[in-house]
Formats: sequence, C-alpha cells, structure tokens
Amino acid sequence: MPRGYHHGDLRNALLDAAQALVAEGGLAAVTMSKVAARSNVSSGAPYRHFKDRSALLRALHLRAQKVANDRMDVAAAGAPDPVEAFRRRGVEYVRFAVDEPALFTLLSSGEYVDRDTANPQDVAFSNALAELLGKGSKSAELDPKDPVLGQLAARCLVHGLAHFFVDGGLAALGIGSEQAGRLADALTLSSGPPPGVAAAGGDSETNEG
Amino acid sequence: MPRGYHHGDLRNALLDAAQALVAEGGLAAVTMSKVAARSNVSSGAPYRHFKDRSALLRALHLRAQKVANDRMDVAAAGAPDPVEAFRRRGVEYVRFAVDEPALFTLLSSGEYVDRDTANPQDVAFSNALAELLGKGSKSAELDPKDPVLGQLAARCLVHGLAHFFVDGGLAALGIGSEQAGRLADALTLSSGPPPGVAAAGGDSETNEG
DNA sequence: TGTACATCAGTGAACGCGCGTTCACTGATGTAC
DNA sequence: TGTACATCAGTGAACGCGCGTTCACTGATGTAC
Repeated sequence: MPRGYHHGDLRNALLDAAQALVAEGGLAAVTMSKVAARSNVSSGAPYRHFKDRSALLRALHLRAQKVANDRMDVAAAGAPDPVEAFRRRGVEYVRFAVDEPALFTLLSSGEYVDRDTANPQDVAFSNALAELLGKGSKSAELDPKDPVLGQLAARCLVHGLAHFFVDGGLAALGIGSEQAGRLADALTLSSGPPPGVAAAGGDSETNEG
Repeated sequence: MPRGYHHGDLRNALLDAAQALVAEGGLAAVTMSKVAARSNVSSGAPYRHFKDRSALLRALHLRAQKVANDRMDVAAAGAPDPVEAFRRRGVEYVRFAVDEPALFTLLSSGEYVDRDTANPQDVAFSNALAELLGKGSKSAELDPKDPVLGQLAARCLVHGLAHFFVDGGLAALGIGSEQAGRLADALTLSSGPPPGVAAAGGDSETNEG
C-alpha cells in the first residue's frame, strides 16, 4: 500500500467513487472527471483501469451483482427448506435495495449489463418465463397454479417493493433496512409460499425481462 | 391549425417529441435541442412554452399520470365489485407500462414529480403505509392480515412485473401488452384478492415511496 | 549490493462536442377604432 | 373594410460549461545481471 505517486488500489477506489456518485445523483451523475476527482487522481488516470465510461459502469454492475448475491446467499444459509430459503433471499433482496440504493438502481436499470456474466439461475428462470408466455399465446389461458407463475409472483413482489422504496426516496420517509426487512417479511409470509420453488430452484435476483 | 411561421400546437408537439426520445434512449436522451429539432422548430422555441428542461419533463410526468389514470379508470369501469375493480386497475397498470414504456419510466423514476399534483389516493395510501411502519417499529411485529399490507402486496406485484418488462427489454422477448396483460391477469388471480381493498379504496398508481 | 533498463501508473494540458439557456430580432396574429 | 398598433410565437446566432477521451510526458516500481 504505497501512498505517493502510485495509488495502490485505484481501480477499487474508482468504483467506490462511482458508487457514491450514483447514490447522490443517479447514473447520469457518474462522470469520469468526478470519479477521478473523488479518488484524488487526475482526469486521465481512470483510463489506465477502464477503457471508457461504459466499462466502468459495467464493472460497477458486476460488483452490484456480487454484493446482492453474496448477501442473499448468507441470508438463506440457515434456512430449513428450499421454500424458506427462497423467501429469505427475497427479503434480503429488499434489504439490499434499501442499504445500497445506488447498486440496486444500477442492477435493475438494465443498462450496462455484461451479457456474459448473467446469473445462470436468472437465465433459467427467464427461459422458463419465455416458454410460459409462448404457451400462453397459443392456449389463450395460463394455468394459475403453474409453479413458474408462483415464483414470478414472489419475485415481482420483492422487486416492486424494492423499487417503491428506492424510487420513492428513502430519506423522505426515514426508512432503514430493518423496517424494510420487517415489511418484506410480513408481505412474503402473508401472501403464502410460491408453489413451485423447490422444483424450479429459487433465486430472487433481477433483470430476467 | 395554421401551418406557416406559427406552429399551432407546439407545446403538445414538444411533449410528443420528448416522449419519443425517452422511449428511444431513456431520460438522459431528452435534450432541448433534440426536442426542438424533432418538432421542426429552432432551438430556442421550446422556451416559449417551458421555462427550462425540468419544466418540460415535469409536464411530461403529468401527462404520464393522466394517461395511466385514464386507462385504469376505463379498465375498472365495468367491474362488479371494488376488489375486482382494484385488480383490473393493476392489470391495466402493467399493460400501460408495456404499451408506453417511456411514460412508465418517467412515472416510476421519482424524478420530475410535480409535488402539487400527486394523486390523492396515492397520498392516502402512502400515509397509511407510513403509519404502518411507525407501528411496526414499536411492536416489532406487523400483522400479516393488515388490509394495508394486502393492498401493498398487490401494488408491489404489478409494479414489479411492470419493471421486469420495461427494464428487461420488451423487444428482446417480443412481449406485447396482450401477453403482458394475460400474465398479469394470471398473477393477480392466483395470488388471491387483497383483503382490505374495499375499506382502503383501490388505486394502483406509482411512487408512494 | 549496484546499475541499467523495461514496464507500469500516474500527470495535466488539450481537443472537439453537445448541452442548456439567452437574446435581439422578425414574421404572424389579434384587436381597437 | 382599412389601418395602426400591441402582442405573440417563432428564428438563429451566440455564450459559457462540463463532458469523454487522447496524448506526450514523467515519476515510481520491478527485474536481470
């Protein structure tokens, strides 16, 4: 960890700065100059670590994915069964959104996604959903008991709640992740367990489209 | 409707142009120059109708609110009871998001909100939610049968589904509002009616935070 | 341990660009008499 | 109906600004002998 001319860990410092800027003013507030200034380096320095602005934001997206997944993994670790594990992941997803609105914003925006690093569980779910819609367009009727539908409902519930919190301005209502988590708990418990989680494999990440 | 030097209805034309630009490239793609160019007027012309860029976007937000509310009103008009009316509003909310992703984006972004014109039903719901969270922080436990919770779950469901569609890229999956509506129908039917709709008054608009 | 050299990770000035906004102007429209 | 005038809704050039990105450079670090 030197301190002079060379920074030591500028790449991570730049990501930290970018994250802070998203938190303060949204994605549009992330400019290369400001990211550099926050990290106490000159305006050209970031280009030693990221090809361009888009590359920096894609890297931040990756970090967001990892943070969310790690948190959900930890939250679900001690669950007695797959259904409860799935539910706990969903609750943790909401808490993540409240704790890290910047990362949640980036994650759910659909921009700056690195196509190659998509979550395999999300890809599987996305495919199942696409197939379901294909079926639906033929038979003109969807089976309300379809396990994929149940999982989709659960995902929508937490995703929508997270969006309400983050977009509505957390500071305005003074909501922290404890309150949000308690609310998510109540919601996921009262709406009943999704029927098909054990079969389909549960994960509550975002952007399956 | 003159056609020469004076436009006739430039204000609406500018809003149309802005809406198209959001649809194509998100909020950041709405620039005054491009809005003016799309409307075939010079770069200074928009300032005869909007004080600045923010005013234009706030006006577009208002239009989005109106479109969404009108559509939901129509959709709920023939419903046999308040619960079904609430459900139909939710389904229409999803269809609106798919049909007008630009307006939905603006509506749910939380930016450019005209505080004075917030939907009264949303304000009422927001207050109820705030009170609920206040209670929750004291008793440390929320009642899963609380009618406000039921309504919140329903709102989150459609809001989350709408976000999945719009953020995930509708074109990529080739989803239209018919398929989306069918899916929303199945989801809102299979997850059961929210318990407290008749009492609390139903409306599925966005941004209560 | 000392020296020569290659590589790395910064500097900071400079570029061209598109942005929001202003402003003096002018053509078109509406109104009073 | 005709004329004078006020007001309105455009024009288009110009401004200052912050942006992303490039580039020749230089100080710091690592390696070979």
